Amino acid sequence: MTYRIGELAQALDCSVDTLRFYEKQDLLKASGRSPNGYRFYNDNARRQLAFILRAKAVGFSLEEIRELLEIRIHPAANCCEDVKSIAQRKLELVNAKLQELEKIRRALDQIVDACVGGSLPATECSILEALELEALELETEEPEA
Amino acid sequence: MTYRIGELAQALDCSVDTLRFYEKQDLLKASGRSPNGYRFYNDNARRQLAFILRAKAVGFSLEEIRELLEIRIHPAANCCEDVKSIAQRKLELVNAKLQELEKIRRALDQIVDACVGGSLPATECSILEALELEALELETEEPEA
DNA sequence: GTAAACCTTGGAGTTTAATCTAAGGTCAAG
DNA sequence: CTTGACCTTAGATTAAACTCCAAGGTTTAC
Repeated sequence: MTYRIGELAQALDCSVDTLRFYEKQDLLKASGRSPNGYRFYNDNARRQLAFILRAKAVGFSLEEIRELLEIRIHPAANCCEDVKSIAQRKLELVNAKLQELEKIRRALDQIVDACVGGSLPATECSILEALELEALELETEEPEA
Repeated sequence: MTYRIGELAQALDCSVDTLRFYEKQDLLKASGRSPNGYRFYNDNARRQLAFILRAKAVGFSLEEIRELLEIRIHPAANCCEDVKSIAQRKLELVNAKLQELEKIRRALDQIVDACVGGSLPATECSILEALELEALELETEEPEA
């Protein structure tokens, strides 16, 4: 498949301005230009854009996304410590984010739960209280209860 | 415990300007003022700030964080559909973020893995290729192999 | 052949989330 | 009694990430 800029923008729900902006930022090159000068994009570019948008949604800056995209393993090197340690640092960052999100998810779960007469106490409850309850339960509950 | 603005800022690794800014944005009120006019914060405020900073780290805007903090279950209402549906929408958003992060985590895992002679093919490999491999494996692999 | 819906560039403007500056008050230490 | 490290306010400035604008070229549809 190939896309013109407007088609790709529509397909992944962003603006054409954003695509031109990402090009300037060296995040996403167009796959080429038509004879008339229009940019076109193929499915590889589409996948790269999808990745950029997702990474952005989970709190990576464009700068960090650029770094993620630059991680490359060369078959010969197999593989330079540089790449490995960058990937490891990013992995730790991702794991930290996963833990934060898990906490928020559990707190929201509790709140939604309480809305059908669940386990929350009869005092006013906010996400902060749900987070604290959550923490208490994780402390007192045996792992693998 | 109570903290002056500089102490709280240092404790949670942000700037005092950020705390004053969050106050203007109605995200974090000081717990009170000393006779001399200085703000002070208690542990509740500290927990709220911790939540704000974490939510920010996983890609929530300050506006979204304000909405999360506004979710409140009243014991009487038990509980208004409004609150429930807001919490549910946020929960879906969090779940979507969790899935994106999981994908990125697995891709990074593969890359780190490949750096000690793991399973990636002998062609150049980037995070995008790792994501694709990942997708293929999830397709062909039986769940609970 | 001209209107509508695309695309091009360069550059200006906006929003979000801080961050900094200026001018000044507070307080403990020497 | 002043130096240094805090704190106050209001308002200006910055950086990141878009978003919009002007002036113009291209394609398809009537």
